Amino acid sequence: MVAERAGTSIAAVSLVVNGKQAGRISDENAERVRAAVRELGYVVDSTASALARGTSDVVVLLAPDLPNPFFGRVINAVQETLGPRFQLLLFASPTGEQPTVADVQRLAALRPAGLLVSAPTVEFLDDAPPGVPLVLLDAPGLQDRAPTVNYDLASGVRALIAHLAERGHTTIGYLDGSTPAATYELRRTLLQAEAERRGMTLLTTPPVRSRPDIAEAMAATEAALPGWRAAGATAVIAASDTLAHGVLAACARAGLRVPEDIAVAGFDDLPASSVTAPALTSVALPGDLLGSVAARLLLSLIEGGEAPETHELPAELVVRASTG
Amino acid sequence: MVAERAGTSIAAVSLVVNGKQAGRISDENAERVRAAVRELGYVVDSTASALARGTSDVVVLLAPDLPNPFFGRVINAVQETLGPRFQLLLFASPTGEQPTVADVQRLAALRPAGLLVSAPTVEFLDDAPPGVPLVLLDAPGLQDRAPTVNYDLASGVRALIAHLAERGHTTIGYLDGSTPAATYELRRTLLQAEAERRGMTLLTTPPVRSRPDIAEAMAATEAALPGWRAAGATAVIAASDTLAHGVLAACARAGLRVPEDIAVAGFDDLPASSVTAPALTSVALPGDLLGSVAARLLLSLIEGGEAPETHELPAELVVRASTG
DNA sequence: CTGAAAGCGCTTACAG
DNA sequence: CTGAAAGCGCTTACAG
Repeated sequence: MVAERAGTSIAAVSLVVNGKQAGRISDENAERVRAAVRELGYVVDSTASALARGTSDVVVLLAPDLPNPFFGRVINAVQETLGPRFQLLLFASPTGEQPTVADVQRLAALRPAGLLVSAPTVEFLDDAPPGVPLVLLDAPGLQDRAPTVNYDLASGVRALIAHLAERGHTTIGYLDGSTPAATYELRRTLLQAEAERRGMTLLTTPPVRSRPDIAEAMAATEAALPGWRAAGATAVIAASDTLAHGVLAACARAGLRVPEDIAVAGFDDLPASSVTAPALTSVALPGDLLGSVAARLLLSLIEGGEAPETHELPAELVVRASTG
Repeated sequence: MVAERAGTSIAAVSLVVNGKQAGRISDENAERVRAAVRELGYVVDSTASALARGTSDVVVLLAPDLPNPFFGRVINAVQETLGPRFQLLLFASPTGEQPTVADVQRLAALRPAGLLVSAPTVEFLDDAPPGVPLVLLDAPGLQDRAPTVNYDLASGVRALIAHLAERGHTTIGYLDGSTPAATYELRRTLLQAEAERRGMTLLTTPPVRSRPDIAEAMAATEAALPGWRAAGATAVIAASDTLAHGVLAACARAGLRVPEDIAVAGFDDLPASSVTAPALTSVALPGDLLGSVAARLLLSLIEGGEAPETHELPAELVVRASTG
């Protein structure tokens, strides 16, 4: 360790570099260490540090659909609230799939300081490395397993169904996500209950599903559209905006006018949803809030704070042209 | 190390686990080690392994705009061709910004097996950790610094300008990316040269720029639109589809019909571009090819193969309604 | 073919 | 306040 070239023991350097000199190193020596560090451009070897300490300064965000524009703001917010102390690394499993046990083991071997997991499955939680601070994002019904940040989907759903009812719709097709995440389960359940409460029908059998991919969603919709229309559907709700984009594409190809022939709505309020043809009505899920709150929970967990409570974020309806 | 509980020395376990027993461990002992590993569910501690070996099995993909849907296919392809031997981790700098020197140092301290860097700046390459296998993606003009996978932008640009010329356009507004990546520089230069060659005008002064964010692109376009129209522009090209989505939004708000009043085109051919209002003409940059070729180059670099050559991928024009 | 040992670059009790 | 030393869990020459 070259840094000690400037006078002190190697332990002293470690203490100063980690800001633990308080009352253990003289100000004079501390200053000499800092000078040496500066001159030599020394930076702690995080691998060795992680080995000695048992934990690294890496925080991993796992999401099944990371390239979804939804995560842009989540990532930025997480980075910002984590600050420079931690390094955020992202782990993406192939779109719509869950990380394998092997993936999880390899992540654990990285000794992350913390894990942020979006839309996890129960299976994933069973495999999760024990002892690693863990915060779940968008994982309704799983808050007994770990601190969780959820959206208040119920109120968003209520607003969406009320809006469609007001527009005179009574039968609604539903394009579900094929990912086995709890949040999709909940969206469907809530929509169904709310529709029922108002004497409306949400068409969920046979189930129509797609991974978060516009082309796949379009194909699924094209196949389902005749059935939905035959059942009297005048509107389609998709479990996410990406899926809804596929619905729009399918309607266009089928020669259906939106919203005149059929209304369309989604969840997320992606940036692109304001420029689709037509602009998309959506239940907005604010990603920046999700990221900042989750990161704050994780920080308090890492600092040994008591298990923080679960948080619920607003989910507001944004009405645009696709529902008239 | 509990695994040696099953008979052999700890060195033997290491050799077997790493598949280096060839002619060094008896088949009998090797088998006993494997059995023990299985029973105990042992998995190598990658931190310690990385420290001892000087390198980890982590490959890092750096991209300034990771949540851009463009990267979905890139990531999938990279993961697939890297195989199970390596763990792909993603590093995102805030949208449109470049990683800082501190970021780079912390990545280097991770001792990655390799680095994949998308749309890097020259400054980044100056800071890049020496000795780490490095492959550049979409980095025209930088192939003397490291093996690079580029798109054949020239032919895409030629097709786009030819298409607009054929439609009778002679003056074209240009919305540039504000990221200081070489690829944006090249797109502008090529467009300008090609327009000039055909006696057309690409409006680049004053420069109009935006980060890859629909709202920001819309604002930039709204500010520029009067000037462009006054100069006689009947078309707008954006440096990426995300920017083009902002242009579409701005045109809609200004009451301009696309393509009747003004034609619009972009680069990337994002999935959402087929469902915008109207569907967007775009120079398609196939992300899956980019990812698989780059990963293959990196693998050969890691395996100590000689510096692979630079590759060029096709960039074909996809014509849709936004240009008539 | 096999094992004891040094070393990777840190951190952290533990004596002074 | 300071330093010598053990230890984190592996890998890899090096003797047998």
